[in-house]
Order: sequence, then structure tokens, then C-alpha cells
Amino acid sequence: MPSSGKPLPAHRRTERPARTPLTRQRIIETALAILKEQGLSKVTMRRIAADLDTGAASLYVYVQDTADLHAQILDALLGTVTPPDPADGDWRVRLKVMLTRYLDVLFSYPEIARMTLATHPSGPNYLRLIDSALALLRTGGVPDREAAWGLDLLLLYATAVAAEQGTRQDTPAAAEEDSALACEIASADAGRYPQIARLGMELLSGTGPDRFDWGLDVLLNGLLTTPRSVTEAGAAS
Amino acid sequence: MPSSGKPLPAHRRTERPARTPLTRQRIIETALAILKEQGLSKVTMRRIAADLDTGAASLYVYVQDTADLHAQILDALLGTVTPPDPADGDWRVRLKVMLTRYLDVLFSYPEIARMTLATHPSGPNYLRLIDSALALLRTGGVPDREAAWGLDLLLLYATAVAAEQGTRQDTPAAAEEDSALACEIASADAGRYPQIARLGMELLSGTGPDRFDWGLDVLLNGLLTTPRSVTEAGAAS
DNA sequence: ACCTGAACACCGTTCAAGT
DNA sequence: ACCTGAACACCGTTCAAGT
Repeated sequence: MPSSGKPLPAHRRTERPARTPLTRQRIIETALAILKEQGLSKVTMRRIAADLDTGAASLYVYVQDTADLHAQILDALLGTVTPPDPADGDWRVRLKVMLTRYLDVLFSYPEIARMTLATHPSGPNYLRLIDSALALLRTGGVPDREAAWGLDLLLLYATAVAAEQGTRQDTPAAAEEDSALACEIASADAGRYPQIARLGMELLSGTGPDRFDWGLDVLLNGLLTTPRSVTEAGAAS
Repeated sequence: MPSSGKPLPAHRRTERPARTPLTRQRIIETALAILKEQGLSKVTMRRIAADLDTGAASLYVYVQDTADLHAQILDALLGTVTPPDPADGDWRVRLKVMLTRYLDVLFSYPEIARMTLATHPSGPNYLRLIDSALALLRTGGVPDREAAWGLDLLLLYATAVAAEQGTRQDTPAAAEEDSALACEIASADAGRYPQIARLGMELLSGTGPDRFDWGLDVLLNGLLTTPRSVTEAGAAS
């Protein structure tokens, strides 16, 4: 096993023709592997190139820039979010299952979730996800106008939760941050922050999944009871 | 006006004692100025140091690292979010006014909003904001358990909207992205994406403020009608 | 057309040395 | 204690030159 520090000297396998050709596909696969092992901050042009035994400049034949690379990574990840089975339950359960799956994927890669908020994805897997969700909202009786905007709300919520709480275990700094906040809440000055002092640990209570699930119900119940104002500019009539 | 390329040669003003002393305060002020003019990506240790006529290493006396610097910037910005006046209206209006002010601040600095999702702020200005919001929810009759979790929901929503839609004008790439998505929706394959094709432009309708305001109502109505399950582990009972 | 090395213009952070 | 220059270990992207 000659896998120490430096990259292997150009021949890694003897079975293969010395070097598999560079493709967009292979670049993204390599990026996903690095993401899984080291996090997004290590997914750099130079690092990917090194893993592929070439220079960073070579990647620019297949990839426009870093933003393009990131968009590809996101849609690849969304490909693993499968639509729910009708056997799972009624429309509400199915919708919640799908959004929870979406959450789970982004939860593993919170940096990707943060990126998703900035990029407005439009890949095929994202469109499929949207379409399935819209169908379920329709089944649930959410009117079209409310469903169109509500879908955004639901996805935004799931994405934001992933961005906020996603695997904070890897960074030990996160634990400090959390305990710093907990400490500040526990010892909250009842004069300056009376409500925080009153509610205390209730603010931090509950597990992630319970909170997420409750949040989805809040959104769905809100959607079912909050019509959009008729004074807003409509599309046709 | 000798302000061309290189930094000034150590004496910028003759009135001042040649160099105002370095302080944490001055570092953050400088960071905010750069943020306002050039965006977060230019707020680097080296750039701040250059503006203060010193080397990047000098900043580490007053600032732990980049994360610390960012946290300071955020709380400084939140200092400008003033609690709403009772004259503004009832609890719902006041809460919406405050969250809209919070949105406006982060909307101007979407990169800060994205950062906020990752860092769990705990500065004094953030705590003040939380406390005011909790007081308003209490006035509105939202039970404590629901308010504790619902507050998170409301802030998460505002932060995520800012992160998603905040000043996309500065990057011309954003306009392309949006029109790319619009194009994809307009020409959506009715076979593969029937719901998207059916709803069409309704998905993209409405202005930012209208959507945000409606979203707040969805959340508030949901909060008022969605009790937390009693089977969840409680604090004391 | 695809690939490469070298260069350009940057980063954060550390550290021995100065004051 | 505060400040500094220089160094270390990185970045993304471009571009002339090779194949």
C-alpha cells in the first residue's frame, strides 16, 4: 500500500490504460467523493485535479467555474431524493415524507444547503421534486395560487433547517457555540430579557426531527387557512 | 488627491497623531465599510489591515479568527433593527413590522444572512430581538410551548428569504439564473412535469414583499392552530 | 480539441523578532 | 502588551505553449 503523502506517480492501476479520460462525469464523481470525506471547503479545483492526476487548468474544459461545479453537485445529490410511495399514507404524510428525505440529503451537507439558498437550482432532479410536491398539495386541496407560493415556503424551510443545523458534529466549534447560547439563555438577565428568562430552556427543547415535523404542520395548516389577498396583482383576470 | 493604487505612505492625515490606535471597534467599523462598498467576499483580514495601514497579523490581537470577525459584523448590523412602536398596530402588525425590518437589514447583505444560518448568533442585539418577538407572540395568545419553537420558525424564515433573494442585482449571473429557471418553467415538458406546466408563471408571480408578508401570515396562522403534540418529551410537566 | 505548466493575484494564520 | 515582516500552505482563473 503506497498511499502516504504525495500523489501516486501517474500509474495507479495497471489494468486500466494508464489514465481514464477526463470527463465532466468523472469530475463530479470525484467532487462528490471529496465532499463526502472532507467537506465542501476541500472541494476545490486544485484538489479535484490532484485526485485525477492532472492540473487544475485541465478542469476548465468541462466546467465553467466553481459555481457551475457546485450546481452540478447539488443536482447529483437531489437525484437520491425519491418521490414517496402512495402506500406511505395520505397526501400530508407523503408530502412530509418527501420533504424529510430532502432534508436528510441536505442535512448531511449543510454547506450545500447554504449554497442552495444562493443559487436557485434548476436541474432536472430539482424540477421533479417540485412537481411531485405540487401534485400532493393539489391532492390536499390547497388552491393553485396558494400552492404556487406555499411550495417555495416548504422547500425554503427544509433547506434553511438543513443549512442551520446540518451536521454540526464535525466542527467542535459548533458545540461551543451552542453551549454559549444555552449558557446565555440560562443566565439571561430577567431585567433586560424578561421573556427569554421566563421561557428559559423551553427555547432549546426538543429534538431536531420533532421540531422539523411540527414546523411542517405549522406551514401546512397555515397554507390551508391563509388565502392570498385578492388585491395582489393577478396573472390574467 | 493622491489616492491611486498603492496604500498611502503611513501618514494619511496631519491633524491626527499620525495613526489612530488599533482597536476592536475600529476593525469592525472598517469591516462594515468594506462590506457596504464591496461585499463580504472582500472583507478579508488582509484588506481590513490594508485599510488600517498595518499588516494582517496585527488584527489577531483583537480578533480570534474570521468566524469571530463575522459574528461581530452580524451583531453590529442587528443593532439597527429597532423594536416596533405600539402605535404601529396590534401584536400581529408589530411582529410583522419587526421581522420585516430584520429582513431588510439582512436583505442588503445576503452573504451575512447565509452566514447567520451557519453560526447561531448569540450577541446582545440578537437576544433583544428574540425577547421582543416572544413578548409579541405572548400578547397574541400563542402558548409558550408553541411560541418557543415558533420564534425559531419566524426568524429562520426571514433569514432564509434574505439569504435567497437578497440583492441579487449586483451579480449579473443571478439574472441569467432567474431567466434560465423562468425559461425552464415556461417550456416545461407537460409529460415529465405536469404540475409545473399547469401552474406555469404562477410559480414566479408576485413581488418579494408581498410574498414575504403572506408567508408571515401563513406562519402566524399555523402557529395559532397547531399545538405541539403532548407525546413529545416535556420539560417538567 | 484537449491538456499542461507556469504565472497572476489573491487568501488565513503563525511565529520569531522587534518596540 | 502590542505590532510587524516574512513565511507557510493554500486558493481560482488565465494563457501561451504543447500534443
